[in-house]
Amino acid sequence: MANEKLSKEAWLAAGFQSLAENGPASVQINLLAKKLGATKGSFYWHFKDIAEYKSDMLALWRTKVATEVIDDVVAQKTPDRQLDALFENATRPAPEEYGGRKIEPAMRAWALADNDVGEALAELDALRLSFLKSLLDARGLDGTVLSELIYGAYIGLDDLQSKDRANSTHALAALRQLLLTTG
Amino acid sequence: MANEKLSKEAWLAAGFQSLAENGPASVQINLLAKKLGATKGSFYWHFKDIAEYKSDMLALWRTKVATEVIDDVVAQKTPDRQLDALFENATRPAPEEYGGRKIEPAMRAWALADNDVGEALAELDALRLSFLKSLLDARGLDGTVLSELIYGAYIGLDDLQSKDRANSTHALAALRQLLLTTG
DNA sequence: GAATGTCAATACCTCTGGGTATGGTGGCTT
DNA sequence: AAGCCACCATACCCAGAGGTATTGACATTC
Repeated sequence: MANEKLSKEAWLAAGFQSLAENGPASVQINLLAKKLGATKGSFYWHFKDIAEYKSDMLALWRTKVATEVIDDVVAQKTPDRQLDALFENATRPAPEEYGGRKIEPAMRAWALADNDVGEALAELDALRLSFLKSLLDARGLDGTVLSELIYGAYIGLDDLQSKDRANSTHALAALRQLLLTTG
Repeated sequence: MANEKLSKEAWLAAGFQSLAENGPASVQINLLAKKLGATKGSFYWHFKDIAEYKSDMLALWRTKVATEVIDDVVAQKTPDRQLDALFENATRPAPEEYGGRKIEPAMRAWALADNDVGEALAELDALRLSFLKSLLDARGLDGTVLSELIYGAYIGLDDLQSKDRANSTHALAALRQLLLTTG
């Protein structure tokens, strides 16, 4: 494991995994270094300090997770197919190098301690909520309250699933079924 | 504020508030002391070390939040009234001295870094899920998948509401309405 | 009112995690 | 092959958080 040179991305991936597994407090330079079989020397070559590192993590997560999914959904033609793609994205396994499905609960945990993360999440939540609402409205449903309910379920199930305490696939599939037959 | 003597409970309450506001990493002796207008001398009088303090926090939360609500619901006679009481409890404001509604998202954040908290939460989730499932089953609904969906929504809405990003009262009320008219 | 017990302030120690300075190694260029 | 540069290891320093020991203020008891 690893006489190779470490890239910036490798350091960030290690951070996401640690964040997802053991929470924001576990994102420490020495721990990550040990995990990667390196020392702080490498870290401080790639990053100015830990603030920049965390800022890079947040930025990467924003583009990778946040926008990518939305773009994927918007690419669909009709609102029905968009709603479909949304549920498909919500149940599809997430890239393991970025912490998998555990990463979003961990980001919400991180947001408690870091204001920048909190703002990023607030932005993302608002974006997703309004988008979901518009899709539901297009189906003639009461999007205002229903979007909060569904998005809440998405967040909560993500948390439960990350601890193997529920199967979000089944639950969300049932919800999707309900919506498609009701609208 | 406060030439009074500090009780064990006052220290714990300060911990819950800090936990709810700024996450588990903010639960530090010096910070809490400053918050209470005291010093570490008081802390180490009431608690052996910080491990015991956190253990006390967890124990208090378990009895206070976890069991109390369930007991309140079980006290109701029929499954219908129990389901009703459940939703009522889920939307009722929580005691502010224990962090209010923000405390549960914070506990889930804490669980990422602390195994004991994780186990306590796993236990609680299992209890709530099976209980909710039994109530739904009693109404002739598919409790297995529906309980996960509803409980997921409860968790997620709690998180959103703690950041003033959604109104869980409305959303859960709508869900309750749906269930009572459907079953 | 002297002794005792409760509760808390202060000073100090230790360990850990962030940060810096410097030196070393391998590859690439010329 | 000499030099340069990208990358990283090592050895330090420093601030902050946990923990201990000692002393002090106040109330209660005898």
